[in-house]
Amino acid sequence: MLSQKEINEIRSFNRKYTDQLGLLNKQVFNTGFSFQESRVLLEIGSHSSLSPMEVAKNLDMDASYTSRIINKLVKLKLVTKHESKEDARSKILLLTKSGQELFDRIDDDSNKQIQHLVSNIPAQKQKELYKSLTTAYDILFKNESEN
Amino acid sequence: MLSQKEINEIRSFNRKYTDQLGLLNKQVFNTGFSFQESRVLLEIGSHSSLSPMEVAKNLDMDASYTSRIINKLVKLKLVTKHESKEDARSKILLLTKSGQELFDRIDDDSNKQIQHLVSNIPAQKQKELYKSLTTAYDILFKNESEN
DNA sequence: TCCTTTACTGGACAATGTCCATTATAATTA
DNA sequence: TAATTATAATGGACATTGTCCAGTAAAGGA
Repeated sequence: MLSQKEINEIRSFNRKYTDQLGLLNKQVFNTGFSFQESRVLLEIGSHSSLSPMEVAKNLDMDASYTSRIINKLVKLKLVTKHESKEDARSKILLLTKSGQELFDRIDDDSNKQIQHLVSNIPAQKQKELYKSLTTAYDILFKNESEN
Repeated sequence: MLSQKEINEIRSFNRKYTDQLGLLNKQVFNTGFSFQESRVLLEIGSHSSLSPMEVAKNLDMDASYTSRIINKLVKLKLVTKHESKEDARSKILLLTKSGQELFDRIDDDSNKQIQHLVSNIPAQKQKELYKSLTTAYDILFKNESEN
């Protein structure tokens, strides 16, 4: 059980860290796409064959909303829909060439943002930051049954 | 300079951690207030005498939007506006008694959410998580000039 | 005083997200 | 097999959230 003081410090971290990441996310708008549009594109690009429902579930988004975003991406020729052979109700989503290019650009920008975030920190502290965050990741999300 | 692999791991952490916190934030709706309304209330309650502009700046919100939220809180008798003696354009915002009660409730819920988040983790790992996050906090946000 | 800036606010609107109903197909059960 | 139930995708209608601009009042200079 964590003490109240410890909880408060974690909450402080949460506030400042999410604020910081929020600022970075706003810059996704460089591309002219909204945050959710980018998320959907990245999600589709990160998997070999997703259906709209899977995208919605993975991103915890409303199915209807997701459908609209996907259709917008299709209209913009960033994504194509293909028939699924297993389930005629379902579609398989793939990036087009320009979708893939946009994916690469956003992915690259995201990497640069993180590099920029830590750019003022000396190398040794950067490593320490990296270790802290991956430690936190492991404790929170990895083999949860093994705790 | 962090390697690509390290950057990717940090981005993984960011995604999962913000998703997790996002889920927790949705539960603020228990109170019947939106996330931004809660943020404004918490911001006002955490400082002794803030003006609407200061709230907007601190939360990085549009002034007009902030104004509307504050006025809603005033209508609900959670916040009162007082004249500033230094600047007649500006208002000083204070919580009412019931505003303070709501503040306490949200604050308490936020604490419980963090406790719940770590509840399945054994005590020693919880400490380690705490240390990781505060280390990250210090590196990222503390005495930035000293790095 | 005159000009510029700032704090707050309302109107109008844009973007984002939610809910419900419909259609088509699958899966399950009688 | 036939009937029933569940699921995938989507559109319509709507609610919520957030942005932009303009106006008023007060400060703060030059």
